[in-house]
Amino acid sequence: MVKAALRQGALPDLLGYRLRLAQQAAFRDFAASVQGLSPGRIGLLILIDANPGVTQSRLAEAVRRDRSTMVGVIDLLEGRGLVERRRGDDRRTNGLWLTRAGHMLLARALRRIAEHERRIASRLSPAERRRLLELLGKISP
Amino acid sequence: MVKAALRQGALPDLLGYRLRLAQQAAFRDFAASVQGLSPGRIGLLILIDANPGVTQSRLAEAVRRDRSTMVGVIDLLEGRGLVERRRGDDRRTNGLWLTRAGHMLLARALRRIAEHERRIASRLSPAERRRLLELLGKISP
DNA sequence: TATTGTTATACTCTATAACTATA
DNA sequence: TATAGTTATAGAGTATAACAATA
Repeated sequence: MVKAALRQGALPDLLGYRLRLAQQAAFRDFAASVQGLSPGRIGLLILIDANPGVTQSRLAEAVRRDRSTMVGVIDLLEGRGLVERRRGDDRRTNGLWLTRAGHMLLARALRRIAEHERRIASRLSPAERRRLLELLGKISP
Repeated sequence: MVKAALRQGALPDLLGYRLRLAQQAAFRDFAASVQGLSPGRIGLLILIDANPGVTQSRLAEAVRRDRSTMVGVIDLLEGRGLVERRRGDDRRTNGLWLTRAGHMLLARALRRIAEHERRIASRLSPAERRRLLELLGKISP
């Protein structure tokens, strides 16, 4: 039995709603995880890789999370042997580095992410994809 | 003290990441709530308004949530006197309707949402806004 | 047998407040 | 005094499995 779709009311014209739909669609395509890690966790690996020695607080700030939230996340990544904490010169801080295993996992993840990116952009021409990134940049610079 | 921004690595070129940033920026502007309800909850009011008598299961399906998830959400909306459950002709089902208070709250919410929409689109021309909605539609039809 | 709403339960992600060790 | 990391705790939001009522 085919069910008629629900009427959408005012929703289809709202940017916030359409951004959420698109983000959820992208998240689903990510298969919820790559190498057993969520998009957010992979994002942290990318940031640590690009900023070796970054502190937990600076990393939390970069992704707009409380520093207490970062503790458990780094515990997890460290528990999997992907990230290493090293006490900083300022001995209140932990600097973060990818381990060798972290680098290897990230390299594999980036290849999976490239495939994912091709899938979600598969209905866009290269010019449309660039245009979409540009317009998104105007909303969240 | 000014801190240099973190290097972003491969993230800025990933649609999934940029969609998430834009969606989070829009969510923050929503001030987390309008009339004390989250964007998702307001969305449900809009859907019920556009589909009076819709069942809980069909509503859950429309927003891609489990029907067990919908129970608590409808409990909340009903507890605030915004939504009414009525037993359907198929007596396994609950049909959902907005109450008078629900209609009034939704009308106020829609005005707040229109202001919100203007703010998040304030850096886009009308043509750019249309183009963004169009491109988002290609990602999540 | 299948579906709807419901309950019990658990998991993920997040924040707040208070603590400690350092600065 | 102020900051970095940590802990304890709590609150959203979500899902899975099992159940009763109904089809």
